[in-house]
Amino acid sequence: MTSRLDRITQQRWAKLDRIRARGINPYPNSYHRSHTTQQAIALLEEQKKGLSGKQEVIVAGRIRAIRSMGKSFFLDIHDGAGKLQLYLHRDHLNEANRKLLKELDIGDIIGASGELFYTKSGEPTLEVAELTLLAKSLRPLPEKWHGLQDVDIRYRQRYLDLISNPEAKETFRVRSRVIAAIRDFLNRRGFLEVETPMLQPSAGGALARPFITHHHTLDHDFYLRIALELHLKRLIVGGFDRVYELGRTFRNEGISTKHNPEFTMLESYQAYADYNDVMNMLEEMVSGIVRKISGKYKIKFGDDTINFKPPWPRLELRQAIIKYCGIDFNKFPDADSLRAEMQKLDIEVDPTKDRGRLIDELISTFVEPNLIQPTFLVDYPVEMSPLAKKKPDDERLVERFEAFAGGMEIANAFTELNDPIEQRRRFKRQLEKHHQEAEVETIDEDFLLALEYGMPPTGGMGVGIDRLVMLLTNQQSIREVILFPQLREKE
RNA sequence: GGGCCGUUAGCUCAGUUGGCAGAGCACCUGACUUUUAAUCAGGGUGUCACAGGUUCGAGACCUGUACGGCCUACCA
Repeated sequence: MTSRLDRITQQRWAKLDRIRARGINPYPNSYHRSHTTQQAIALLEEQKKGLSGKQEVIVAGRIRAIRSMGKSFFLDIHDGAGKLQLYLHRDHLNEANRKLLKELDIGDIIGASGELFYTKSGEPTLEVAELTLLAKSLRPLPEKWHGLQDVDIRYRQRYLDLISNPEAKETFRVRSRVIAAIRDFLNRRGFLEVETPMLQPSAGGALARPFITHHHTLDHDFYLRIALELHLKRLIVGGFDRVYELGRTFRNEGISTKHNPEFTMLESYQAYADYNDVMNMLEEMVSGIVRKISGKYKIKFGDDTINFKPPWPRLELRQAIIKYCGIDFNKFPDADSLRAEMQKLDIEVDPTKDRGRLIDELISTFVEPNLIQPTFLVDYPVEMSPLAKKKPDDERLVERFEAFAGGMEIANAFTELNDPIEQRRRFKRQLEKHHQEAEVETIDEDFLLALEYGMPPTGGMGVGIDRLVMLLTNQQSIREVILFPQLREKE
């Protein structure tokens, strides 16, 4: 039994053979167009206004529709810029083009030259004088009207998604503009873009399970980075006062609508600044990007409208938790007493969690889902933040903030701890707490060595770019903003 | 890792109480010299995700597997 797919494919192979038999290369090396479809339409508009004269135009693109009317044919071609209708008349084509026309299918890439005109219904159209096949398509495209709906195919064969679904294409255009806007913002402020190792002898700067790989020549295991932090701080020590890196980070954790194993982070570090300076900068950067991309500060996200117009509310973490669940963590100085209090609220509490993780659970359960409008939570308990500097007036807290919007954490920042002795103490404490569960737990001695040479007071931040793009494209799943999200291998 | 749901033609989807496998698009043949989701006439190309089971009879019911979606867990 042959399937429809086999049949369609066989028909197209037969067409390919006939084309080759006529001495035509169905996959020529190059073709130089004079205009994109968008430029051609603009030119026609100028011609209509008398601003420019008739001229030959050469365009190229993928055939998305064929409408034949006796001796006339209308083809819609799409290129990266847009689409254009082609008009062909059998009697106006040479013999070779007449034969080629019969072998064309939706999906083929073609080039065409001729003059532009408006049809009587006002459609900008190229009257084709010469037609060239640029690539024969051997498989049928998804249906034109409903597009491609199957998310499995949309992610695995993203090119089909991009061909069929204009809104998918737009999502990734926005993503590119967001990243360009971030670079522009930071470059203008004198930040230096740098690249630091993804392969690291120990994965530090956060606490997450790393991916492990092996270098054969060195005969040594390496870890894919889980954060950018520790290398960027080395550069602050080195005297680059303002650095940032936009790059892929890898965490060997669960996959969800808000987590992909590899995701894009921005981290920036600024010498002679503290977390208040960073907070102001982040607020300006994100609100500026929102306005640049969408034209205004208000955007739609799911059922909500989020207003990024600064200033954003700044709420002490302690007060936020009191507000949303009534627990004042200052009254519970150890894990046991806090856990007991949390159990009164009917939360299932993991007995192995330390105080920092319990507070984190309070944030994610009670606070985070309520932070739809952009909000800064400030001043975190020291147990949760081994790389942040303590507040001068409260030993229990560090100068740290997290920014939230749409019920998601989008940034994490602090006044960086630059006391090498204190930093070593914090690492050791972390190690004692987690040595049983964590797969990799070694103190990054090279980083401590760098701190011992002296790092200026520094403010740093990390921003989850994928989540920021989710907000700006109104997508509820991180897979919609990552071109090739992680999926299980088939078979 | 756990729970619930899904998988039918290349694509988008129907498929009733267990009784011949369906539609639209696409594709093939024909008509049509400005159509545009072109229209009109004709054609039907399928391992109903996979493997078992129940049954006279399974796309449908049962079990398992694969993949996906949502929730949940993990992720300072």
